[in-house]
Amino acid sequence: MKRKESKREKREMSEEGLQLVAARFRILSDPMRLRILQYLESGEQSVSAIAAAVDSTQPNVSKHLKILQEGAFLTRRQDGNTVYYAIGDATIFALCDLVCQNLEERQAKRVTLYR
Amino acid sequence: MKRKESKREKREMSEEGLQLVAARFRILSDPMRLRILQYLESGEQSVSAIAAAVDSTQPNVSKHLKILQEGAFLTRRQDGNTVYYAIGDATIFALCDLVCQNLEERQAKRVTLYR
DNA sequence: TGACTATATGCGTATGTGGTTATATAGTCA
DNA sequence: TGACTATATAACCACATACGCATATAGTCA
Repeated sequence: MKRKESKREKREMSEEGLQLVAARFRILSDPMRLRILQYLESGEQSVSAIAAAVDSTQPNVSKHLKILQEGAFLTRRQDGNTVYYAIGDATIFALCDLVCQNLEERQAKRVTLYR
Repeated sequence: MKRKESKREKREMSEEGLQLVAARFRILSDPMRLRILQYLESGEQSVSAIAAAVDSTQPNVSKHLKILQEGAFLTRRQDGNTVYYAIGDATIFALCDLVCQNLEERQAKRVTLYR
C-alpha cells in the first residue's frame, strides 16, 4: 500500500511540548469520552441528552464534558437552564480516523469496529 | 483558515471499537513513551541506548518498549545479547503532527513546543 | 418568594499506571 | 564451564483516574 511521503521536519520537541501532546492524547484515551464525541458529531446537544445517549449518569457525563471542554475539544453554550456542548475542534475526527484506518489495516484481533 | 473537507462517513463505532481506539490513544498519552518514539525517529536503537537517550532506567524503558511494541508501534529485533527497537508504524508521527499543529494553532499557554 | 429543573461539584472508593529496586533470563566470551 | 553483559520481569509504592452517590449551584416559572 502506498504511504504518502509527507515532508516532516524532525524537530526535537521540548519536555513541555511532549507533555502537552501526551495530555491531549490522554483526553482521547477514554471510551466514554470517545462515545460522547461520537454522539456530538451529529451536532450540539444538552448534557442530559448526552447522558442518555451514552448511557451514563449526568454527573459522570458532566465531568467528562468538562475535561473535553478544557482541552478545547468542545464548546459550551448555556441557554437558560440548559447547557449545550458541541464539537469545538474538528481535529478530533482526523485523529480518530487515522487510528481507525490503522486498526482496520492491522485488523487487530479481528474485532468488529463498527455496528 | 481552510479546513480540508474530508468525506468522512459517519459510522457509529461499536463499544469494542471505541475501546481499541481509546487504548491506542492511551499508549501515546505518556511523555516518556513519546520521548522514546521521538528518539527512535532517527532509526533503530538498542534498549540501553534508548534508556540513556531519554534519561531513564533500563527496566523502566523496557516496560515502555513492551507497551509500544504490543501496540505495534515498534518492532523488535534481537542480535546476540542486544535488542533493537524501531518504529513499526509511521502513523504515530502523523498523529503527533496533527496534535502539534493543533497546539500551535491554538498556541495553548504560549509554551515553547520545540527546543 | 418557593418549587422545580438542569448542571456542576465534592467525596469516597476501586482500579490503573508509572516509577524504583531487586532479581531472573539469556546471550557472549574466555 | 563460569564470569560478564544486556534485557526482561516481579514486587512494591505513590499517585492518578473513572465511577457512583450526595449535594450545591443556578436558572425558570408559578
